[in-house]
Amino acid sequence: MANQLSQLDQVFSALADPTRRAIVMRLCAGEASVGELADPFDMALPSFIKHIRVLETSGLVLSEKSGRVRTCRLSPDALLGAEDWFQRQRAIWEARLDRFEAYVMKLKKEKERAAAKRPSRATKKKGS
Amino acid sequence: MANQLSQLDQVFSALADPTRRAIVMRLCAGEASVGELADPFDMALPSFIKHIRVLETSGLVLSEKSGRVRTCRLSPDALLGAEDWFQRQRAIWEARLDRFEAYVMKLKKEKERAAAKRPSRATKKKGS
DNA sequence: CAATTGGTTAGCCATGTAGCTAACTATAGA
DNA sequence: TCTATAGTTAGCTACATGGCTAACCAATTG
Repeated sequence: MANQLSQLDQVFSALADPTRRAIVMRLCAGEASVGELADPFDMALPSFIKHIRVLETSGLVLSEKSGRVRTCRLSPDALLGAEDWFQRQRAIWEARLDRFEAYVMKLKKEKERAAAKRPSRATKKKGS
Repeated sequence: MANQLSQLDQVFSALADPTRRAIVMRLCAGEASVGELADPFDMALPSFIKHIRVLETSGLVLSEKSGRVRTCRLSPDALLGAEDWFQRQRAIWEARLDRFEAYVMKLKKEKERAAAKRPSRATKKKGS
């Protein structure tokens, strides 16, 4: 039935469009009406409204209509959720780097220890 | 000619797909061959390779072929760039919240000061 | 009430994306 | 050298996306 996209799918795909990213950036600075948001863009209103709907269904933006004007504001949770994904990946990545560094260190120490025990082979200058 | 998408566009759009996000997560833990990466997925190889190419052109993944096996690894820069975007937006958002809070504080203080000057109006219990 | 403003719905079109199969190249191993 | 393995190319289909125009509410305003 309903396409069951994860929240992250929708958030990233929403942010993949420069128009929508610009809307989000604008809304970070405070809420605004659809017309105000649309103004800087050279685009027919219906096209623009589609972008807003994408942002809404992704959970990045909330809006409510009062009278004939709809006011949009950012919903920071979705944004934080996405930022969080990056932080988790970075944590894994950095842990790996640390392990790698530790591994290199261990190799180095072992080599040094081996060199200390029989100082002949590795440290020998050159000849047979 | 070439479609001139920004790096952010490509990175976010690459990460909008759960398969590609899984690949990135896998690569955070260390490099892997195309076959190893493809293994957990129930998908024809050519389809899978397309995902890898998307990740490569977005700059998230690097790969090189040696013999008949292509080894892929993460290129953290693109990932960091995207994470950075979130942090900048959050900074703007938080600055706004701070200003808003300061504004509320100012209102509160002014109200208190006014109340101190003529303690009649605001603090009066009820009647005319 | 009539006209304007702000937004919305419906529907069209071109392009992009995700998946597939079939057929191919090139290296590694027996 | 023959065969299996790892990946790649080509080409197809179905569906999603981003843009448009035209027509349509529904509040405000004159």
